[in-house]
Amino acid sequence: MPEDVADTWGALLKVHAALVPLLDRELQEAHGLPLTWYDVLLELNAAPERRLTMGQLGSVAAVSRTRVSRVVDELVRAGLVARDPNPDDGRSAFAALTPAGRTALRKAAPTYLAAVRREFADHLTVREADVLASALRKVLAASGRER
Amino acid sequence: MPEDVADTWGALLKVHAALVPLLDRELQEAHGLPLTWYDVLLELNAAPERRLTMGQLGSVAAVSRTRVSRVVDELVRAGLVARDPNPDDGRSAFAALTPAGRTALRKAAPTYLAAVRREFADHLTVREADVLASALRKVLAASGRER
DNA sequence: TATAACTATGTGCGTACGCACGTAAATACT
DNA sequence: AGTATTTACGTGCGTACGCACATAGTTATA
Repeated sequence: MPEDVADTWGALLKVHAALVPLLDRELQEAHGLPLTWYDVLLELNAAPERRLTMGQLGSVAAVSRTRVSRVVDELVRAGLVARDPNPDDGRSAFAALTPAGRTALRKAAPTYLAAVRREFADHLTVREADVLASALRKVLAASGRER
Repeated sequence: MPEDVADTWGALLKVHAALVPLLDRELQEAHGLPLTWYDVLLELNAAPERRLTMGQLGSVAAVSRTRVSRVVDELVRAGLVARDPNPDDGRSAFAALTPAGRTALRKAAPTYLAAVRREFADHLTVREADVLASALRKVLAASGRER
C-alpha cells in the first residue's frame, strides 16, 4: 500500500514546523544566536577559504538572497563575519568568517547537534537516516538543476 | 559509513527552503490561494465534521496558534470558512469549512499535488517514499508527545 | 455558592522576510 | 572603443509572523 505523495510531503512540512522554532529558541537562549545566524555561519565555515559571495550564500543558505545582505550586516556588527572585497569582481563582496565567528560556531554546535539528535536523529534507525539523506539530496539536486 | 545527523537534517531544511516558496507561488498564481490558506483548508477538510477549534487548528497546521486567528479571519472574509460557536464551551469557536471552501480546495488540489509530484515525489523510489513517511511520522509523534 | 486557578481565544506591537527597484560593475555586441 | 545587456548587490517598503498581554469562559477549591 504505497503512501500518498501529499502525506509524505505533509509530514516533512510538519516536522519542519515543529522542530525549527524549537531549535531556534534553544540556540538563542543558550548562545544568543538566531538559527539564521547559525545557518549562515555553518555555510561559511564549510565553504572553501571559509567565505562566500552574497549570491552564493543566498543560494546555499535557507535565507533568501536579499535577506542575506541584512543578516551579514548584523553578523559584521557582531564581529562574526567580515565583508571582504572581491578583487576579481568589483560588484561582488565576500562574507568571510572571522576567528570570532568560528569560535561562536564551535561553541553553539554542541547545543544544536544535541537538539537535532534528541528531536530528530534519535528517532530514526541508521537505515532510515541513510535513506532520508540520499533521498532528500536527490530532490535537492533535481530542484537546483532546473533553476 | 553512516551519515552525519546534521547533514540529514540540513538536507531537510534545504528541501523545505527550496520547495515551499515554489509551491506557494504556484498556488497563488493559479488560484489566488496562499500556501497557508491551502494548509488550513486541507486540515479542516480532513477533520471530523470538517471543522476544528482554533487551538486544534493551531496544533495541526504549520501556522502558529496565534496566527490562526488572523488567517481564519481572512478565510471567513473570503467565504471559505465559517466561525461556528462551540455549544459545549463558550470560549471556543470552530472554524468550519464552507461548501465554497471545499470547492476552492478541490480546485487547487491538482495544482498542488502536481507540483509536489514534480518537485518531490517523482525523484523518490516507492521504497524511499515509504521510509520517508514512516520515519518522519515517528519524529513527529515523538515531538508531539513531549509537548 | 464564592473565589481562585486555568484554558481558549483575539489583538497590539515589534521583528523577520522577500519583492520591486535602483546602483554599479562586468560582459556581449556593433 | 562605445553602447546595450546582464549580473551582483543593497535598500525602501509592505506583508507575514509570533510573543506578550488582555478578555471571557470554564474548572477546581474552599
